[in-house]
Amino acid sequence: MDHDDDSPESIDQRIWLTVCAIPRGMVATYGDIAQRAGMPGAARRVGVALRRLPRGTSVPWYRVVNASGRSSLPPGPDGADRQHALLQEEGVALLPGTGAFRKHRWR
DNA sequence: ATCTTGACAATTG
DNA sequence: GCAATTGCCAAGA
Repeated sequence: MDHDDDSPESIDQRIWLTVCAIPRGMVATYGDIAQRAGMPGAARRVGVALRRLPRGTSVPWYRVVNASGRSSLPPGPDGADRQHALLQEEGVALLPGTGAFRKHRWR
C-alpha cells in the first residue's frame, strides 16, 4: 500500500503541518522542525518549504528561526523585519542579550 | 547525470 | 560574540 508520498509537495505539506504545531508565542529552529517532520538533518529542506508558502498563509512561518535564534531571512519589510514584527505581536522579542529565543524555544 | 544554489547547523579561530 | 569553513540534503538549470 502506497500511502507514503515521496512527492515534493507531500514533503512540503508535512513540514507545514509541523510548523503549524508550534504553539503560539513560541519559536522553533529549522533543524527542530526537520527532525519533528521525520527528516533529521534536512533543515535546509524546511527553508525551501517555507519559501514556497503563499502570501497570507495560515502557516506561522515566522515562528521558525535559525539555530542562532535569529531570523534567517534577508533584511527588509518582507523579510526579517516582517518576522520580527509578527513575533513581537506574540510576545516574542528576538532581541540580543534577552535570551528570549531560548526562553521561548519550542521542542 | 553534473553543477549550482539555498528562509540551515555545528565547529573553529 | 562574530566571521569563516565544512557538512548535509534536496530542488532547479
